[in-house]
Amino acid sequence: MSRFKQSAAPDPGRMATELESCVLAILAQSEPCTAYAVRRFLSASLSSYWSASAGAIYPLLRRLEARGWIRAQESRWGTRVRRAFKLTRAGRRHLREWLSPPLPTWAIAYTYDPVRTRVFFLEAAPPAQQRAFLDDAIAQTEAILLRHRSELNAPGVEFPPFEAIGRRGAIEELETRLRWLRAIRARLRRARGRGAL
Amino acid sequence: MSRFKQSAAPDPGRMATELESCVLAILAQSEPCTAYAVRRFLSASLSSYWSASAGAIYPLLRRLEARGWIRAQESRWGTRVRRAFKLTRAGRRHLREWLSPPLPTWAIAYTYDPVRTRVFFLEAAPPAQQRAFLDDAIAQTEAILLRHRSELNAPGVEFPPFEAIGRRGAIEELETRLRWLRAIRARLRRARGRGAL
DNA sequence: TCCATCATGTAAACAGTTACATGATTGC
DNA sequence: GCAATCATGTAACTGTTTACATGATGGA
Repeated sequence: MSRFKQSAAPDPGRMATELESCVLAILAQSEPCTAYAVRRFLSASLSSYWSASAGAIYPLLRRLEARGWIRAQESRWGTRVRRAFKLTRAGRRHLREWLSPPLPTWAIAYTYDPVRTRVFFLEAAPPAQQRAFLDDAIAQTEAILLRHRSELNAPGVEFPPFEAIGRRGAIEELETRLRWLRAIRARLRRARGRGAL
Repeated sequence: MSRFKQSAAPDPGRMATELESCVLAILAQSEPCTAYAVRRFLSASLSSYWSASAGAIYPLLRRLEARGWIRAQESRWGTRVRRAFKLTRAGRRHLREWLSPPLPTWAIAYTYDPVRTRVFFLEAAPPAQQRAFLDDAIAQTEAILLRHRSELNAPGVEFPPFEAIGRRGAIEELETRLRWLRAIRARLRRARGRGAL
């Protein structure tokens, strides 16, 4: 998929995509900032939602530049040009707007989870496979939770307050999913033998 | 965004996208099933992740047909042809594979929430706007929770077991987000006056 | 008669994706 | 000298998106 959320924007002078606003916010947090640094930030983030591929980021930065939201300061680096970006006043204005209530409705309703989607349709699998699926989902969720917790509590690393809060939120979401998956497994076990779920 | 998750598939004879597998599962649940019915199912779902636009669904069904995963039975409807789809044996096989462990890693790590993303960068907004943002996010999340709860508990409607479980999961996720947002607001209130967060 | 809904589809635009190419710097 | 990483980018592809067109059916 090209799997981006277009913020429902038809016309020229259109809204920004989520990734565009997000990159703008990353830039604001540590300007001046190169495309490569943005990519590293994104791929170190907790979700696999964006791949942070070069093919996404470089054209995106050009778009932001064309809209006058960022400006590059260029410097030589061997034979190549190194471009570090800063927000313009217009960029800062957009960033504040992005963080302004009211949130668009789609952003609130936007809960998607490939694991939950599969559970939704798990009836289509035979019982043994249902159990195997849950065992795997639980094990993998536990593993990723461990990773995120140790990242958050790593000694010597201090995250900015809101970033730490965001990371806690992601962890709590995974904890909720884990409880939910365990409850399903328990229910499946009880149902075993005495027929259907 | 064209905001689809390509299941990291380059070659011909490639993997299915999430939406393709999802549509296959919908078909399996209520075959024979028209494109329009698939669209209604998708747009009645709990997330705004897929818009279920005609431009997405009709070509997708043609792709599934070309791969031999579904087959249409045609019937006349005025001057038009009505096409209702059924899974083939190959389609059923793919569906079982989709529901087979191990889950791909990206599917586990795939937690994305536009609200959380914005909180992540909320430092960029002045304190008053931070509070306004949280008030709005809380109110809107409460509203959508109410809607989902009443849908799940609507008298006379009985969901298939796994669909009911999936809906419970989505609700629990939103409840977790709500608790998290309230905690942030409380923390912001305490921090007020005595400086930074 | 008109309108909402059911229903089938197409066209153009677009932001992602993978894959590839290339050069600089640092440390072994 | 070599490999890993830092760094900048392009090219082709693709599954979405919005917007539009059109026809059938049923009820007010």
